[in-house]
Amino acid sequence: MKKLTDKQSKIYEFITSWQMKKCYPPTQAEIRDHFGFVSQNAVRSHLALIEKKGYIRLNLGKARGIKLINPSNIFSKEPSIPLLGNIAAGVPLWAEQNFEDHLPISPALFGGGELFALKIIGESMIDVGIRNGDIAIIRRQDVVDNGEIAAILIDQEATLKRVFLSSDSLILKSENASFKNLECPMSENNPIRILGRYMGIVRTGNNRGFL
Amino acid sequence: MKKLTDKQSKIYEFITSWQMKKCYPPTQAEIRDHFGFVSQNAVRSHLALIEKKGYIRLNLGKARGIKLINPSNIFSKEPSIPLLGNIAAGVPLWAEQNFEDHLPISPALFGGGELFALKIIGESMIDVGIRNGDIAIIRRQDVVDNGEIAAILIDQEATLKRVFLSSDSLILKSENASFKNLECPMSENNPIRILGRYMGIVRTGNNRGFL
DNA sequence: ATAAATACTGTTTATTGTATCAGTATTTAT
DNA sequence: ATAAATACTGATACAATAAACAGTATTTAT
Repeated sequence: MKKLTDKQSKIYEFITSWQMKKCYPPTQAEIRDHFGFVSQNAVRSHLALIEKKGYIRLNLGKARGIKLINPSNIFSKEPSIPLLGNIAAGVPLWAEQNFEDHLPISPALFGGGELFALKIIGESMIDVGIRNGDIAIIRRQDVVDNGEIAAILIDQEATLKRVFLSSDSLILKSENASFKNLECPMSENNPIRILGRYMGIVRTGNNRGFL
Repeated sequence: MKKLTDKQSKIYEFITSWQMKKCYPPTQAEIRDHFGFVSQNAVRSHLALIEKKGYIRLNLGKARGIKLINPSNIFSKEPSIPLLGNIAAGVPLWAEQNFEDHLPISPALFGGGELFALKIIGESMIDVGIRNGDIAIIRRQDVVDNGEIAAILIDQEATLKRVFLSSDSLILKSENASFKNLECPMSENNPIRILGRYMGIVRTGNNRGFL
């Protein structure tokens, strides 16, 4: 797709944001006013060029006859799941800075709630089919039921473990025969923190080669 | 929210479907023509009532000034990936009847293209971490590169196999040590058909218990 | 250096679309 | 049975919007 010039992009962006807010496109005059043009023809000629490059479709003679060809931008404010990277201890988990990306997936698919995603590094859960590079979907909660898989913060690193609660300690089990269990006494200042409950995974070719 | 009358619903639905298709609302005249009204006022009075019941917001004096209040219906046709069930041979793959569901995921996440999803039954690909109950995302294509994983239609059943092409036959390899390879001569009437290329998986708690 | 594409101003006209006033038949609720 | 809400026709005025034509200055590519 041919690239838009600076001015054309600005106009195109104005159209998409207007469309997003109002659910219908602006008129040529509304575009003119926003950019302070004196003549509507400034808008007209821009629209013609933007159309020629394939970003919009003009409906000749019709009011607000600007149809966005690829309205995916519109949907950028859609339901999505934030993808968090490695989390430094002490840093608020939900700080915007920690958001690496947003997965264009409706949280409903994973049961809803306050979801986030973590990229899996390592093979600790390979026996349940969670592999290096997979993206785990986590529902944020401080406690999980006995035997559930949870995202745990250990030594500034987020990992997935199956969690068992004994009377006075937390047992973290990796789903990998060659990994040992981890037992954490429930002291006040233990470095373990439950981030949330494991809800599923997404695996794409973008994450790693899957050949 | 107060209920719409039959006629009002029909008009409201017309507006939403128009909005969906065209990305902007219809004019009063366009609504009039669709319903065969002689007078535009038929439309006007309907719109006024629909607005009073809170379904739309009229932007007085503006062309196409109909704003849908609750456009969630619109977005039901959002980017999503159709989930196909078991496919009977001979039945057109893309017939609407075969659509079991739509995953609320943007195809862009899996590299775009004509994507569909298949639920994995069985353990044939367990060695690459694809498990029973997972949902595989497939990009529809008739041929795949040597060694890629593809969705294959064998005996009226869709399965995932790694595909190798020798001079005169197709070798289908399961990623499970206890499964044997399948060799298919390239005869005209062989029952094998490549449905598409494997692009990734989605695994949710809705698919199966993951405890 | 030159041509082509871009980014505008200015004016006029035709078309599209909405608002308003006035009225009738039909359905729905009390 | 009666009033109120709904579902329309009809005509007209007016506002919003797009199209068309004729230009000029600036930037970008060759």
